[in-house]
Amino acid sequence: MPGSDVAEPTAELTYTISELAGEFGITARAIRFYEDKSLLQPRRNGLARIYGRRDRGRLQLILRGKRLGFSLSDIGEMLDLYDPHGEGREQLTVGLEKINKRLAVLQQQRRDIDEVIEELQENRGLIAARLDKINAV
Amino acid sequence: MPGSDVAEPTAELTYTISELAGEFGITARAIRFYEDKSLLQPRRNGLARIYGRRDRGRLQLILRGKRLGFSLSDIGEMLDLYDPHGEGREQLTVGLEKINKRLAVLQQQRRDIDEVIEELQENRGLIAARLDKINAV
DNA sequence: GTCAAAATTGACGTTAACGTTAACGTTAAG
DNA sequence: CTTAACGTTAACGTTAACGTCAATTTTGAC
Repeated sequence: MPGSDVAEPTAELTYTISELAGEFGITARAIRFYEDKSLLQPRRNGLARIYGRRDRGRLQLILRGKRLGFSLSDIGEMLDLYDPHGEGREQLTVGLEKINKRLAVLQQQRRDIDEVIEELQENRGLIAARLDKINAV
Repeated sequence: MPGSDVAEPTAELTYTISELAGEFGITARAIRFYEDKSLLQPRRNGLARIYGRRDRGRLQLILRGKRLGFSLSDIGEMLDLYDPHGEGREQLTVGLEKINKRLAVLQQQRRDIDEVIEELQENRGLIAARLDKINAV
């Protein structure tokens, strides 16, 4: 019957917990822990967890947040900033403010990083110069 | 007697623990804790701690490191990268490698931050657009 | 069916980074 | 001298972010 495939769901690509753990170099325990903290909500097949594309994406965001030194609860709030925010004018405004606050923190962090990088590079220059002198003997 | 002030030490400006705590918005307990971890080594007047310009500078570096999400032990290593490194070719080379490793981490972090900032700005744009539509009624 | 590998749910342990008393000395003001 | 403000050590408490068993369950391979 032509057209019968219109509603075919094209079985989404999925992952097991250990696949994700392996891919990202973390433990399954950590992934479950993030779920405890409501940062992830994978589907279930009976007891087993099944992670979809969206879950994987959120996990990436979590790990990036960790590299930036944010706490899991901070990360939780940031994840919300990616989601469909409420519809009302009220909700939208609140969301906007949250994003702005977060951006302020991030921009401060960016300045900090740039400073440290610059300073360390200067230091590296000094050390390199010393080494040159020594090796020039 | 002209010239007698040549060796005058010009009493360095100093700070008490609570002055520093107040200035940087942290507790004295935290500052003492950093000392426990050998990140600070203020002089003493009897029991009382006396912080000089250098101590203050290190404290600033510590706090900047914390804003970047580094652990105190990481920060300790970074502080060493600012100090007079050994003299030998060996020592200098080791120091150089440490700096390079640290720089690699910092640059990854910089990329992460730039990505997050960009994404949040996009999101902000979307929300702002929605708000405009609503307010245009 | 069965045997090993992989997952699951508790539940307790651990490390980092301080917070929070407690108990006491020191100093400047009245 | 005494009180208030500030500083000190010592020691136990707390929170976050998992690690580490232990005791099942589930599942793929044979």
